[in-house]
Amino acid sequence: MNKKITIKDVANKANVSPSTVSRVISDNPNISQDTKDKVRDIMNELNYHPNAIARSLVNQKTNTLGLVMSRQTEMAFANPFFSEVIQGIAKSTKEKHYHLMISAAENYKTEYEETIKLYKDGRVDGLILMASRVNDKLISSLKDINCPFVLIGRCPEFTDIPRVDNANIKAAYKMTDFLIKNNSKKIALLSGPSEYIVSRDRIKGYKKALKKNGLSFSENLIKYAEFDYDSGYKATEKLLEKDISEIDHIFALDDLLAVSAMNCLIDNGYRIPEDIGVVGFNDQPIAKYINPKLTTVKVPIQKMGKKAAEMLIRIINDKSYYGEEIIIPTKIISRQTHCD
Amino acid sequence: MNKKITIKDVANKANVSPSTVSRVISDNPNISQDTKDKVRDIMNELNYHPNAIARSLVNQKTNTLGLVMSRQTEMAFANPFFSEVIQGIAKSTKEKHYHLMISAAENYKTEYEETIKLYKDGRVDGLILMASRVNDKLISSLKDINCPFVLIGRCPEFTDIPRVDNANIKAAYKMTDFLIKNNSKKIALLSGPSEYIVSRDRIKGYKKALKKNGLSFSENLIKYAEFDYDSGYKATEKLLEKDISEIDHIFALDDLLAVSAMNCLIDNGYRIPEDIGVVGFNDQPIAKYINPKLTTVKVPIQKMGKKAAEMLIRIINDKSYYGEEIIIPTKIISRQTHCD
DNA sequence: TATAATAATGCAAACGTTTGAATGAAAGAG
DNA sequence: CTCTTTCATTCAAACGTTTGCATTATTATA
Repeated sequence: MNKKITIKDVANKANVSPSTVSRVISDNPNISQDTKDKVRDIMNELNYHPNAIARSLVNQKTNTLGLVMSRQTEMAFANPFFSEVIQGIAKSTKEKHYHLMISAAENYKTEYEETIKLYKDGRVDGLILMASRVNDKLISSLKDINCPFVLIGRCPEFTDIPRVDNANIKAAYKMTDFLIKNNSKKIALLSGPSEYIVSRDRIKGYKKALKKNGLSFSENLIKYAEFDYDSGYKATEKLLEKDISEIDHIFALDDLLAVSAMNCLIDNGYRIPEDIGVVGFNDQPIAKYINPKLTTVKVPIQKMGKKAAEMLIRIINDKSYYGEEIIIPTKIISRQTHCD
Repeated sequence: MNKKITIKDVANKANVSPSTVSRVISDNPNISQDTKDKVRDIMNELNYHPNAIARSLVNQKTNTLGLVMSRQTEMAFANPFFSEVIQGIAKSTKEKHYHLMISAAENYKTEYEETIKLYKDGRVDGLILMASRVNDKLISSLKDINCPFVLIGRCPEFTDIPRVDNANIKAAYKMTDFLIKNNSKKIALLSGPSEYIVSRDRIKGYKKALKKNGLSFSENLIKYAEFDYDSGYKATEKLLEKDISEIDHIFALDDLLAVSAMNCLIDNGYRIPEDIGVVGFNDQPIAKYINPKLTTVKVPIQKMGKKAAEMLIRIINDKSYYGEEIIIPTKIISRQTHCD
């Protein structure tokens, strides 16, 4: 059984005190070069690794960020959005010598508790929040207990919250406008759940573009679905029940929804884009794998994760910095599923 | 600034010693019911949360599992396989009151170092390994330092390694056999990189089925690609350069590769499955979203993650248990892309 | 009534670090 | 040759828990 090597073992072997070893680890200028060399040699020889837990205890920080995913998130997790965010976060944490703790929650209530607990137990120094719904009491709780956090998304109840988001309103506006400029006359909207801010923001942009271009808006044009395939398929069927002849495009607020719409359309004998165009949102990998390839809005998801983690780390360490709002621009990726 | 509440604060307010509080937390039977009630009330009143770090230090365990992903993994991470595994792991850790730490590595070398470091620094009690290549020295290093781990996959250099895997050989055999039973005469194989064990195992199953059914095998029938779309597309083009007339099916060893093959085929004017069939592996979400829907092998990825984490937790806590080999069965999902 | 057994609690060390203050040695100033 | 300054190192407390052992209070036994 290989016993654990501690700072004392190194100290003994080097005939110095543990404090000296500690100071050579932190490269303290008061330690002579000779001692440093000697101690470092011995650290290598013994293959010594400072214990992170002990360090955390005295330093009162774990160098760990937390991310908790609710079941909704988890569902959408099948959906590459979340893996990409994680990749981005992981990139920052690695650069800054931080770590990432991930927790999954069954439902909204346990998500709330898990999150608070993660911080209160002292396992993480701060939190990254995703999937923000309207009226998210988690945020006010975190503020109350003074927990550093940054939001990926937006929370309408609070302004001045550290967050990174993409320009959802503008992006939806641009896409709608793009379609209209390409002679679209009637655009139906296939939205995610209305309690998500993303949905609301994107709808807002859509309406704005309609108005700007003198097109009329009607509630019949919007169908809501969950962020999953089956739900999207059904919502599209609902859309087809109405007199669809006048609709020339379906604007899905998520690529997965767009794919479900495409398949529903195809199953019902429509050709894309000849009979009806479909465009999506997010530019997930699937967008370019399907046939025809999906015209969509590219949002740099990984970058958002990266920025969020960077901001959080800075908030944690720089007490004069309270975070900011970073809005990341999006871009229309014109492929094959819209008409022109 | 809300000061941190410690066990001492609770102890003072309850007029007992910290040890007593500690014992009511662990529900020690020596503590009287009266004291327990009193202390618990005060814990609630003060909203006390025991500090996980301090606990870890004295208990010499973190209740945390580690998972590190290499860049290869990260790439494939865009690919839902890894999110699903994580979901499964997260489910177990949650059930067992464990936590999950995720780390991303740029390349193989840093992956190796990150992994070792995670354990040596004492941040995690054990590790879950994925993406095992041939000659993976990481595994022998972990054995050397006595680090508990379980492998998702297989490592040919070692037998008796705790691991969970799916029955790759058998699955590939079954799929090949299934195709042949449906009158396929010539099946090309689109494989992932040959240094991965999964690739090798699946090829093995394919060959076995060929032999069993009296079909001849030729190296020309196999093309290797990375686990990404473009690489799969190119490999398929290579396949088309040969006289393809005799090939009636392409068996892709990953769904993403299958999709790239399908698109390449379509772009070259072939109809699926009339002219040529395509089948995949893994049953990723995309398999049922594309058109026509992909016939593939379902592997219960999430379950593998769950089992792996469960096994690891048991290895960590039960010193008479050294882990086992769990092979999870697969199933052919017959959809629309094979001929019959 | 003294004594042993039992029940409930407290004391203090330990886990592996970091860090302010104290110490000691060497060097420079007068 | 003493006195201060500077440099390098050590001491000891602290971080927030847990736990074996000691202690005290209570009850049962003889």
